[in-house]
Amino acid sequence: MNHAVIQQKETRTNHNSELAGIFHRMASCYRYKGKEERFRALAYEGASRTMNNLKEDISVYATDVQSLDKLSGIGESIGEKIMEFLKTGKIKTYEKLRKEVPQDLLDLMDINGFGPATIKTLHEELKVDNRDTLIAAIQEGKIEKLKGFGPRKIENMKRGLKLFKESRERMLLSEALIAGNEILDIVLKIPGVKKAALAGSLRRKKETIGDIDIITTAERSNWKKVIAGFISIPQCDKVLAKGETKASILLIKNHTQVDLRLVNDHEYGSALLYFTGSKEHNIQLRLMAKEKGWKLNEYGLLDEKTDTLLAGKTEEEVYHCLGLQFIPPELREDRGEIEMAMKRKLPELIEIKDIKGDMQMHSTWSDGSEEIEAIALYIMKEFPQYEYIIMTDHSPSERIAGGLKPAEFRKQFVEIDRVNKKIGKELVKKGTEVDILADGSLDLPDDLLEEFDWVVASIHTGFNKDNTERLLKACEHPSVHCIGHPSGRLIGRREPYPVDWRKLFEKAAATGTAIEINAQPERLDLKDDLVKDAIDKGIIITISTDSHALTQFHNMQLGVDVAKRGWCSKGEILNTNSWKVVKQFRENKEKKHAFKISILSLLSD
DNA sequence: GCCGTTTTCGGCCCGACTGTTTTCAGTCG
Repeated sequence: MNHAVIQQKETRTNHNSELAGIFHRMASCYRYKGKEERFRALAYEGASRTMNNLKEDISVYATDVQSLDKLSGIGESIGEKIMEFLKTGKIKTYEKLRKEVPQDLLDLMDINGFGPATIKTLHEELKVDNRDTLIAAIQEGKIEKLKGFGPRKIENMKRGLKLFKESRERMLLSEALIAGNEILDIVLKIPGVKKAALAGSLRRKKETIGDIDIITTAERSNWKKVIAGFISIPQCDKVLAKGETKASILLIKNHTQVDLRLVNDHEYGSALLYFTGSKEHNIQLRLMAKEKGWKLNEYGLLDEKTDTLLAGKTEEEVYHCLGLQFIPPELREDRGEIEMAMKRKLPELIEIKDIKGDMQMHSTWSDGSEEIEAIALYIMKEFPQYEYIIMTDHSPSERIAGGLKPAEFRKQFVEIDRVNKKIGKELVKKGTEVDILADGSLDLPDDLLEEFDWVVASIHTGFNKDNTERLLKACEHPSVHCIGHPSGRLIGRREPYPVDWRKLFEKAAATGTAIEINAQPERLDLKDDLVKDAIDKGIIITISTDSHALTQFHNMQLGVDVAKRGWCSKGEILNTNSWKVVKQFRENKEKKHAFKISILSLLSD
């Protein structure tokens, strides 16, 4: 019976992503079918996006077609298909489309340089229907005989195929920031360049980045020179495209694509806005402009009829002119930010300067590389604004990480006291990252747990099963103050384990347990959209670097970036407060009183 | 196929670059 319950839950949580996938493939089918179907394709792509962004499972809305119709991008026809899917597990129209369009071809459409028209010609003229037959057709020289397939195009197709795998591997935000800033510095030194800035998903601080976008201004007379300068930088491996106003190159390192876009000074704001995206955010802004009889493009906000320039020098000017509050790049994902900006109700996002302490780190006592004293001295030098750092070495079951036994923790307490005395302030706090065992219990005794200033509880085993119950049980423990890296994911390497997030957030809110944003570049866990869900439930968030070496303390910025993308203001982040407030939070948890944000704001100065 | 303080019909974001062709379709962001 237990098994049946679990199965039912799993199928239910999968409806949205499954339907989103089907609608995406249907859109691809319609794109393939030709131009006359392109708007139908657009509609299905929109429905796919709606499904992906839905917070509740679609079955909640699917009482009848009229209720589904209220969701944006879902009308009568798609509504009926959703009902059909929930009832029968299939969509007849989709089954039919699958027979008409070879499914392997849809995957080829994701390759750079292969659009629906190209794929269709290849299929109809050369019977290409998957990657293997495509490669064979190229090798046998059949393609060059087709009309419209010249040597350059074929060359580009070959390169697209070759780069397909590696180019699909997106960079981590941390790597992209380093690469992006390095190239930006070089661009700024190209003669003639006046201003330059990073744009795209890198500016929005998405957790992974596909390519690097740079916006540049220069005197018109210098444009040719700037483009020439850009494509001849020593880091450039290959020039993908170059024109009067833009150029794209591949870097030698990792084949990272960099797009440079050149505009006039008075267009800088609208160009930055346009190329920062997201695409969905831009579409919404353009629709708004259109409703007012204007148009918005990279050259400015213009009157549609007279082409009079209304705004464009700065992003602020464009948002203002559209009747919107300025929207920070981190929020530009079409997740309701435009509506809130219209009402002037956007949160005032947390900034790195608000952080007053680091909530998780490891020393040589377990698997860190530095002594406690060295860490304290480094923090005082590099982060003089920090009022506290919490040493959270591992508990015994983390054998590989050199987890500490209770007696060793008590020895460590003495060492922490010694270091604090030596540096002359109570900087270092006594904590632990305690393991949540398979049954949800903790692997340190309660009497010791009570002695810590701060206890983070984390899962380090059983990554393949649903861990909701383990996490709920940890929240219920009076000495657990925070859940560490709650999803267990490693970006690009390990999927998050399944968790019923709604249940966890409700339990965390009820027990007054904080949830961590772990700022390790590969973790960024909790991730941004779940952070937003969590604070909507009134949960308090901590941001920790989980440092194991001195340089890692600077990852705090990445954690703040995630918090910003999760709509957090200073008030929702516990470690923007003094230690007095952290202690208050801890005491409230122990009394099993749910901690209210209002108390937090009263106490913080 | 969706959607509506211009519209229940007729729109649907929009401009740059490439390659091949010779005026533009295809692709991308």
